[in-house]
Amino acid sequence: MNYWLIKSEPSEFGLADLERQGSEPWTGVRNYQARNYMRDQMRIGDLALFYHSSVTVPGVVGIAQVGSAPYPDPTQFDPKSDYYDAKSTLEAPRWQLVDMHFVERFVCEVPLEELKGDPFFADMLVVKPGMRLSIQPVSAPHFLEIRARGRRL
DNA sequence: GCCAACGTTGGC
DNA sequence: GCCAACGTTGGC
Repeated sequence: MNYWLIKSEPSEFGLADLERQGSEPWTGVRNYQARNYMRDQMRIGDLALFYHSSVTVPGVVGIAQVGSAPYPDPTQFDPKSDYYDAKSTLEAPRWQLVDMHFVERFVCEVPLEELKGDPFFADMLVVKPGMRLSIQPVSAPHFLEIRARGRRL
């Protein structure tokens, strides 16, 4: 079992949207490293911290789960999509994604600020300045601690 | 809306 | 294959 952190902007697609949909193809990732994580390392059942960015209080708001094997991101072939990639072909698609399933919404969101202020999370990627990667691997201890904090009342 | 950090592009 | 220019991300 691998653990992950996936970022989203709630104005685009937030945890509430995933909860409503139940499952969602994780479209629009256009960074090779993030793609490689989805394509090469994610497994069905892997759990991911669901992170909200570009909001007043950025942080982890819940949990999602990898729900499919990797497959080509359909938005790369759609000229009307923001994520259209003219250089990608059906024969050799550039961008792969997985489906994400809703698992839980935290009763208590875990803000980025809290992680930054805690030495336990010092080597977590998301606290590093300038870290923009939208899909990041997370260690089991970090995942479990954040989930425990998210569930506290 | 500023801006630092970072990834990508394309000319050479 | 170098690297400057450019675009994007995302916290602040």
